[in-house]
Amino acid sequence: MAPVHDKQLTERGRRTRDNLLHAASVVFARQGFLDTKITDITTEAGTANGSFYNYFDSKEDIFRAAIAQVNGRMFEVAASRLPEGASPYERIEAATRRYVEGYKADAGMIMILEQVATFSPEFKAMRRETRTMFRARTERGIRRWQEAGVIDPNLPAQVAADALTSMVSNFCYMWLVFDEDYDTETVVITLSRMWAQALGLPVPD
Amino acid sequence: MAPVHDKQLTERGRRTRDNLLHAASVVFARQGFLDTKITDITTEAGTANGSFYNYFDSKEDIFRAAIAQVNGRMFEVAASRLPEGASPYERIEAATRRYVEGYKADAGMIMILEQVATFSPEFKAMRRETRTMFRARTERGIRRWQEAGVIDPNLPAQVAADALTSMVSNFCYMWLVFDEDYDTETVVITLSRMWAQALGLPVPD
Amino acid sequence: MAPVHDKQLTERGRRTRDNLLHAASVVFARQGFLDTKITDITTEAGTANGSFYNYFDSKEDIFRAAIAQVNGRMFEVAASRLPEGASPYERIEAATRRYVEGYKADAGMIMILEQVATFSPEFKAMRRETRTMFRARTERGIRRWQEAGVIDPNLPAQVAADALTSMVSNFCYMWLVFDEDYDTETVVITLSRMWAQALGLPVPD
Amino acid sequence: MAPVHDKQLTERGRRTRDNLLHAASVVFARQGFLDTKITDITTEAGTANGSFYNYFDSKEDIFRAAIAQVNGRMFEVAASRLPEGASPYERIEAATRRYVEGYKADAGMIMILEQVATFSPEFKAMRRETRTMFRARTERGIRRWQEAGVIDPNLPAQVAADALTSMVSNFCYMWLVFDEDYDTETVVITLSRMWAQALGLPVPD
DNA sequence: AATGAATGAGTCTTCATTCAT
DNA sequence: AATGAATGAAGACTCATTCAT
Repeated sequence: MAPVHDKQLTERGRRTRDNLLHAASVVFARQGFLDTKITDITTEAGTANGSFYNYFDSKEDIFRAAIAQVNGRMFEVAASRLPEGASPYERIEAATRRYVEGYKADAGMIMILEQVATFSPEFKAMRRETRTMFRARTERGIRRWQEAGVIDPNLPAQVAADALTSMVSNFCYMWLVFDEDYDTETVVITLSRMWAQALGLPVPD
Repeated sequence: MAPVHDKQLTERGRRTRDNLLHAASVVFARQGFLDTKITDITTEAGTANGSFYNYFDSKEDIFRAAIAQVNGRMFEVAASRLPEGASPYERIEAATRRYVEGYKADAGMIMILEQVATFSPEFKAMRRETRTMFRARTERGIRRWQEAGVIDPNLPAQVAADALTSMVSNFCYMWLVFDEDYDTETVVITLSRMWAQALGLPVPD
Repeated sequence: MAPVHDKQLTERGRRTRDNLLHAASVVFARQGFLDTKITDITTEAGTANGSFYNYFDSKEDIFRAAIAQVNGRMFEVAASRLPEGASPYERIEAATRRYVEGYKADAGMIMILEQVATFSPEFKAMRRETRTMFRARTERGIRRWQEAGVIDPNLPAQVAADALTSMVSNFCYMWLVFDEDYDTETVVITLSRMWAQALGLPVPD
Repeated sequence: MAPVHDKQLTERGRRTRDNLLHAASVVFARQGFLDTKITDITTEAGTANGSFYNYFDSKEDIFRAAIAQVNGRMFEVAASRLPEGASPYERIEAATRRYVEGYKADAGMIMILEQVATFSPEFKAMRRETRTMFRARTERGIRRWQEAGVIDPNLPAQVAADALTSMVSNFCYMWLVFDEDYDTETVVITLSRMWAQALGLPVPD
């Protein structure tokens, strides 16, 4: 029987599907994608084994659904408008703060996504899309500021944007993977300062 | 029969072991760790299936052996002395160049290590060790320069070192994973400039 | 998926498990423990190979389950109360009769247990427990009769009880292993007579 | 290449074969037949793996050779003439003493033979042969004594002989398998007394 | 004769997915 | 919709035996 993703679900069906989805997040975050068995999810959800396939096609499928919200939020962060009329540094700090806070909020699933992206083309592409969006915004900013003459004109904008993206995203990843004991505010300030200075933007104080 | 890791191997044995090790590198780089089956390795090496177990215990075991050299080189890069008497910026550029070149040379296996580190505690620890060594050297440099008054005194040294480590290592990873078309020299120069400026070190145009 | 030993089984599940258990008894008795492969059991049971692992962990596990009933019965025989108010000889004969009949009823599995006990500590211990219980009852009887002055007072009770246990249990084993053509009633009477006389108990012609 | 069992061995070859044979006894006694790998034997013997097949065809083959001496000794014990002119009880005690002492001397390999006899027709037959010889001698004695009117005439000679054989042989087996702390002299005397009395033979004191 | 490497048949076990109720 | 049992393809691993030197 084909899964009922696209069918109209009854109230009861919707509830079961939600249970599974929530259970999947919990189990993925706890065990990683690879060590998660379908039965781990159904056990966590309190449903029968076979019920899984009433709603999802496979582990990839439920992961796709489970990551969707997280991905959406990351996407929003990457695409969100920054405060108009703020100074360049203020904009950098605002962007960094949003990123760091968003990362911490969804750290569990983001880390799983990093794992899955190492072997699944589909999720590698998803990973790339978010990164590209983030980088693109940064790159636009760099070009604008270079044209405005407020930052180092020698930096190739895309490479620089890529480097800054790596600095922030991978810092967060390593911070959480290796459980470094850093204070969030310190992190935000430090990353922001370094970001600005890396571009040759003078930073207040 | 227990694997012969520690036994004396004859010339023939050594050759077979080398074949397997080389085959493993090839197959890992081609298929990733997860999609590699033991038979893929033996087929690539042109040996019988059972021969594998004359030399290695498991896929993890041969991966450990295959990564050992790579890891050793990464470790050396992270630990290597930088040119004495050079200016701070020159030291940064030298370190970055070594890192980038080392990364590119072993890109295939390093990328597999990133994959394995997402689910294997052992290789996660290996990954961490190298990173820590790299960061520690950077951190020492930062403190020294801060004391010497040549860079921004406001940056917390460890966080800053971590951020720079992420910037460079993850830039290389993404560059190669996503196959970005960057020129190596441009990358080295850009990363070095940004590194220096991020710390508040003036860079000779 | 973990075996369902402890889960509630549906009627269907119970039936499949019973089929496997029964098939195991058949195959063990036919081929011995060592020559029995999991597939022999599933083939005999008419299930798919993988179904085995829905109910049992391993060959040892299903053997444990298959032997449990037999072992329980042997235990009961060894522990059962003998007729009150009967003469010593009558008690000996009753005990021997029960033992011999019990042995013959479960001969197939008992013989397999002897095999398994030669290499498995777990089943060696099981074997020992039953023997010890049997011997202990015999030993108590001997002491009582020695105190009552009706049997040879010179025999060390434990050694004697051990010897009688060996006489009866191993007689049955060899009888069935080597397929000797003995009449059961003759065996019971002969063993009982010898048992009694060995202890110095006069036997009614 | 066919094994050289039947070829004339050089001095060196004989030595290697002896080493293997001795090593096999050691390893079999230590690990049992089933848990012994060919490499365990060659390792113990200090020879190369392949050397094994220069002298023996298989694990069964070397076991056959290793058990041969033991079996020969058991056979001799079972067949040995008992002291002429001794009283029936003295003959029983002499036979028991020889048996118990022989058993203890070769206990290690005898126990392995019990294991192997549970699954190998060949060694089951060997086991039977020795037992039959032992029983036959006992049976002849019983018949003679019955004709002479010195023991219970009601016992069927073969069954009785079988029972006594079981009593003694299995007592020794269990004694050693379960490591009971019995004194050898006590065992010999007790078994002998019980043997004699079981047959209805009056025992001095 | 001795060596030790090479071989591959034989099993076990897992677990995503399907099926019948 | 829900259930839980059934399925079998896939892979890992062992080790007796053979082979080449």
